[in-house]
Amino acid sequence: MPRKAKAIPGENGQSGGRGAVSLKQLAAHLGLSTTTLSLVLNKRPTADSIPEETKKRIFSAAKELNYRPNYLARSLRAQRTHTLGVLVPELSDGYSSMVLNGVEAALSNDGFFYLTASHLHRDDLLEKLPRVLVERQVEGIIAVDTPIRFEPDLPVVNVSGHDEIAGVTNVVLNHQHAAELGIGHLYDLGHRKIAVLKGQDFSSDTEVRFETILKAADQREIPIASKLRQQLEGDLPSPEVGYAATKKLIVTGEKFTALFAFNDVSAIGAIRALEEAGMRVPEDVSVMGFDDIYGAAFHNPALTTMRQPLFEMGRLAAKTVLQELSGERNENPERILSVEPTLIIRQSTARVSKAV
Amino acid sequence: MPRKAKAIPGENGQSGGRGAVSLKQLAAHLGLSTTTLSLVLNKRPTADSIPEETKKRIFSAAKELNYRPNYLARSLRAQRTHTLGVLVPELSDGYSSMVLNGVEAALSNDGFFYLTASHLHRDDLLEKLPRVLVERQVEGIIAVDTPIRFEPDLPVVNVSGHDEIAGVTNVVLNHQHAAELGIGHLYDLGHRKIAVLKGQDFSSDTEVRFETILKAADQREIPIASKLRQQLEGDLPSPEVGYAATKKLIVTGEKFTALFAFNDVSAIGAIRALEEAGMRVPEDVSVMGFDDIYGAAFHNPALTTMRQPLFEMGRLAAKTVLQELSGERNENPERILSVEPTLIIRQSTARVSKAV
DNA sequence: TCGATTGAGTAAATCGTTTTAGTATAAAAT
DNA sequence: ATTTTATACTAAAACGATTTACTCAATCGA
Repeated sequence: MPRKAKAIPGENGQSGGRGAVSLKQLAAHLGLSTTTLSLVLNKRPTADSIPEETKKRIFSAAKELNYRPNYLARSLRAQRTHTLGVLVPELSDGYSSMVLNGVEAALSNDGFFYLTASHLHRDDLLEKLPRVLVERQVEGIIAVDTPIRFEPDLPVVNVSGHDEIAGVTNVVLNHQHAAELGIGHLYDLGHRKIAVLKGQDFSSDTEVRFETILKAADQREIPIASKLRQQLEGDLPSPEVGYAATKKLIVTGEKFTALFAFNDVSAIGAIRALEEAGMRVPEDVSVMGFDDIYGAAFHNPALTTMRQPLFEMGRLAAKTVLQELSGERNENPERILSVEPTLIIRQSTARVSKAV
Repeated sequence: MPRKAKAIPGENGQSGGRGAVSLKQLAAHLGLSTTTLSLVLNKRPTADSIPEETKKRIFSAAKELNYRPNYLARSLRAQRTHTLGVLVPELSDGYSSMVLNGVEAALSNDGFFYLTASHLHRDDLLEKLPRVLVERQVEGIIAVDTPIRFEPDLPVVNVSGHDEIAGVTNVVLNHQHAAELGIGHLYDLGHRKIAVLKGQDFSSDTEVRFETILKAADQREIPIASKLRQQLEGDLPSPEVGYAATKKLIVTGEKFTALFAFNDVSAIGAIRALEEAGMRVPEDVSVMGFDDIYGAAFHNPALTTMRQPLFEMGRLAAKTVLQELSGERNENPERILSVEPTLIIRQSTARVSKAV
């Protein structure tokens, strides 16, 4: 369905859109074969024997008629699409989008693009989307916080993935270190009764994060009482679920001076719940987030948090896929790529007060 | 570069990846022609005369050998890619990602996907990315807060765009209404000295938003003093720029009881600056945001803001492109699609206090 | 002077579909 | 007994590039 019916196709000086000029037309225009044009335009070594004069004619005609190679045709022939698929739970929670920035940064150098698909943690989509992406001939898949349910036939890197699936590389945070840093920070501030918000089951980091935190607390001999463990509920991450979980925590009556949230989003909800219950943050209760999402620094109080290098994780994921594709699949394909957390101390944690 | 060298291509029971079985192979396997298979598999009316029995053989063989049509080949032939290009400034500022959610919601029904490209408001990218997307044979482009520098040959919808370019549809907020609601709200709370943060020049909403706010204030006879107009500076939106602009505003010494920020992100920075200067929000100064980004409700204080229906705008943009593509390009192609703002009253605005 | 080499190209196959324009056989209509 | 119609398919072109395997003419070497 051509949009602007051009009277004279091929006389289109505008853009490479629908009425674009094909290599064939360009060749006819020049009285040469498509072979020659292709060789010259792609600067193949085979084109060495073509005289400069002819080359110039070709290049200037290409420019003049605004020739743009058709990526579909090229991809079909080359069996390469220079396109990845990206699976995310959702885009606007501040987590995935940071990862995507990193992905894009790594891809753009190599002329790759990506198709985004959100699965919203819905089973049907988790099953269908990878299939559809593969049908679309993506060369690899980057998943973000997404359970992998298939044995892939193409490079797959899962950011924050923990399932060990053959052929899948996981980019993960060094959770043990994160837990030690986080618990250590709270411990150093004098906190001995720490509550923990555990993530929803669908988040792939949930188990590791929870377990490593419990362990780090045990090692400091300040075990987390079971009444101070609360799991987030609800279908998607949001401040509301942190708010609700913290409310529950409060009504148990069990005292705590610090709260280690599953992530920044739930920490923000937790702060609201605490303040509504008359507990000031950080004077009465310290709150520790996780992720360091966009805006955490400007929350009120500014969030102390465990930064995940999300941009870097996205970039690493993309670089890994690209590397696998380029055949440099190093003999020792590391299936787990670990990145380091950084403790970012801001205003939501403070020395424990005697008053409580 | 096949990833897992399959000994017997075509005997691949796994996935539709690299070693995928082609229609030709499937046809050979069945002793039929590709024509017949294509007709049957796509349920073309022409296939009516094929006996059920044969059809069943075809379908079950397709399932068994895990046949997946190659989207490239199909697209090349049909001259339809079912793919759009999406141009955004950046993904993680909480604005674009909400729009993208809406885009995706509208596209997924129709089997469309999209390629995302971030231009970071950089001139070179603003020039190059649309070209590359067109080369990739996208059928249309959705731009978000992006200046359009080209006369497109394909459907283009710009969300929050204000340039009138032939062939470009703009999805815009009813800014006049927004300004009246916002100023009206502050006025009703008794505010007479209102400061305004104007957006950066690269944001397409900057001028309209500023002008409509000034006008709405004039109409209420509380004109915005020029010392109370401050423009955001910096290459990207961020709380920092709101913070810096508000600092500047404060040092002028000019008193104000309310501040109408350019957007939520800058409002959040403004709040930080005000509180650092010893002014409480909303007790001493009311702050009004714009957009209602993810998390605005859970900011401290919860942000009063002018909600833009970002998801809806994304959906509308996508639906419009799809409609243009389906040829239902209604005789009267509205080039401006307006959506309504909603005033969301939370905690960052309050009745003006006599004390100040 | 004859075969080999170089220069300047080109024809045709290929990638994996879809579609147009058939064909061959059997059954029905005249 | 022939034409028509329906059934059950198929050959080949097309989409727009890339690439392999050539061709033809001129020049070179011995």
